[in-house]
Amino acid sequence: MRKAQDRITIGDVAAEAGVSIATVSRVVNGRYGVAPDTSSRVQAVIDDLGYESSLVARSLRSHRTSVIGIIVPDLEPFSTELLKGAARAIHSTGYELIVCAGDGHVGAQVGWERRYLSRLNGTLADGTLLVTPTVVDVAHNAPVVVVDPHAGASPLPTVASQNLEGAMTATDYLIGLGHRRIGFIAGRPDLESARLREQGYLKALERSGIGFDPGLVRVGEYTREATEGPAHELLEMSDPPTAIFAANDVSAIATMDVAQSLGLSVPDDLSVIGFDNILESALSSPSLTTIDQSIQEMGYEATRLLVELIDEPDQEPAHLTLPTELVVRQSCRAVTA
Amino acid sequence: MRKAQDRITIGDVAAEAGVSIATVSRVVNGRYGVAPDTSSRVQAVIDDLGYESSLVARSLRSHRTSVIGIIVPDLEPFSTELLKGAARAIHSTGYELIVCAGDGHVGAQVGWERRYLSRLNGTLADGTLLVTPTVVDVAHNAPVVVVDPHAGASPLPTVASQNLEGAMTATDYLIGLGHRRIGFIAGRPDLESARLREQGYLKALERSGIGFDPGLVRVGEYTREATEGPAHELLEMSDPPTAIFAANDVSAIATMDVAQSLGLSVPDDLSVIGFDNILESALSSPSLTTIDQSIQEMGYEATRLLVELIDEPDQEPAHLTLPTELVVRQSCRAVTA
DNA sequence: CTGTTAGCGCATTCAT
DNA sequence: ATGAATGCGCTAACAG
Repeated sequence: MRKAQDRITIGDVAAEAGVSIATVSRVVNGRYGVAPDTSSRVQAVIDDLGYESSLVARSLRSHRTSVIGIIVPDLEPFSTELLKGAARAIHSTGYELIVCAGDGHVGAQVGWERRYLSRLNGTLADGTLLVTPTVVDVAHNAPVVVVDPHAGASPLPTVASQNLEGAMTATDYLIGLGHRRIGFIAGRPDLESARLREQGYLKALERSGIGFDPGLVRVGEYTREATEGPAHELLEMSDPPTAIFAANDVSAIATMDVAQSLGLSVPDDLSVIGFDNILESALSSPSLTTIDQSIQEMGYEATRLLVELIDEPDQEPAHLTLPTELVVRQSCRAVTA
Repeated sequence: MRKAQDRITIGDVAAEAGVSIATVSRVVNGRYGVAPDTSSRVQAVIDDLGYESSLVARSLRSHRTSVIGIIVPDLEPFSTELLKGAARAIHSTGYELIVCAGDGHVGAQVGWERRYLSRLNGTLADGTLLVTPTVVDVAHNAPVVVVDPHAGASPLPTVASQNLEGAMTATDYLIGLGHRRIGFIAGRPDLESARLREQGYLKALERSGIGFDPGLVRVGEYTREATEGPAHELLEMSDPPTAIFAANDVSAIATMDVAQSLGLSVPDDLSVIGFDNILESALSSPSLTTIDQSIQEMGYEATRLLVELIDEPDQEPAHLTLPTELVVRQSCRAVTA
């Protein structure tokens, strides 16, 4: 006797319909070679019992699941925006989407996405999208596309933004407003995007003749928590910066909050510019001037790439770079000389 | 010889380390009864080969996965916002999050989430969060919590907002601005939230003495696509409404777009109010006046409830109702008599 | 047309 | 302390 809590399995259906398990499997999957009347009888039992095949058991056996996995470090503004684009791309491809979220503590668990990847790819998912992973080498030959990759040349297909150009644009914008002491809150050091944004910051400073002051650089790791301390440090210097370029919007918003908690007005006492253009950046007060990297498009293109890769595995890894653009809002202001 | 494409399995590790599969399993799961030196030898091989156990195979066998599933019809503004709250709730509970997204075409596949639910619950996930499902009865006794449930009394725990009150507030707000012909774009008819919001609209109209004109009500199903036609109809009437209350923000934004494509100015020629307060509603132009239902909190509370339910299965199903609040922005205006 | 058999990768008895 | 054997739910040969 089956316990009430147990899930209904293919065996239950088979027993109830008086056929073999294989036959049930055939009608479930619409295979040929089943008599119409047995088929409908089995179908009736399926409907009656409310049977659905277990994704887990099925994929363990068939190694073809029609699902695409997306592995994100956390469900925060950036990745959720990315998901919207991925969902758009997946519609009517025949694939389904399964998102695995880490616990948000990137630092604690380097390589966690490799674990997930191994656990999904080859069994649950036909291909996987890796978002801001902590490692380059995933040691797998299953289809994988990386969004915002780890630092260093990637053997995998990647989708990224014009991080260098965007960062220079941001810094130039502040310089153009007359700022000379410009702080920088860097991103996750392991990511290529963070490296390039810092490099863009440096390059713009050098080019303008202002030069680089190492004392004005801190690391915010792209998160609110990691940004708060460094932002305090920067703003409590004896000769604090008049503007701060934060490597992403989350850090920028955290910086504005810290500034305001210190009694500083943004943008009157401090200009802040971010990077990403997450939705939240338009809602902060003041609204955040930032560099837009069409996040949804990144998700869309990456998913498209992945589906292509699954259907046609032997391709040269593509490396897409999407454009960035300055979005001027209320958080920056010219220095009053 | 193993093919290069194949995933590394526990068998590979066992062979390489010269031990049995069982021993590797013990090492992986930290079971007692393994000699220190064999353990470390096996561990070395695991690290070397980059082995990770397959989530699929593991959960098929053990029926305890430490993952919570979330099933959403699509990855759009509402559900992605909900996910942020769910992620917050899951941090440091020891559970992991797996999100399954439908293909967005709710109408086409009634009951799709039941399919997903069966496929996840009992095998992949220890418990499941169902977001705006198309059916009441899920015919399962595994832990399930429903967000924004199907119409009718639910035997399952639910999390919802004060839909009736919120809808009355919205309608009252328009009435207070002097509007008398107020159109309504209804939501997905199968959802309790849609039913209650329509009821709130009616109730407010009745109470104010304006009364209900059936000609001013259309169905937008909570989606942009389904809203566009009905919005056109409403605005091209010979005696069009001066204000429209849309049952969610996506519909409201679509309505504004239709109005503007017709040469109407919002709010000068038409006032529009929404429901949800998704992030996008603050970014539309004009910014959307709406009813806030703290979406993230719904995700947070629902996840909390689900974790409780998993740990303590025999509970009375809780029914949480979260408050709503009017958020005044730029899309409504008093009628100039 | 249908049933029997053999695994998919893993955890868990029961032996040894 | 370790290995061999069994089965989770299912699909894919192979028989009949």
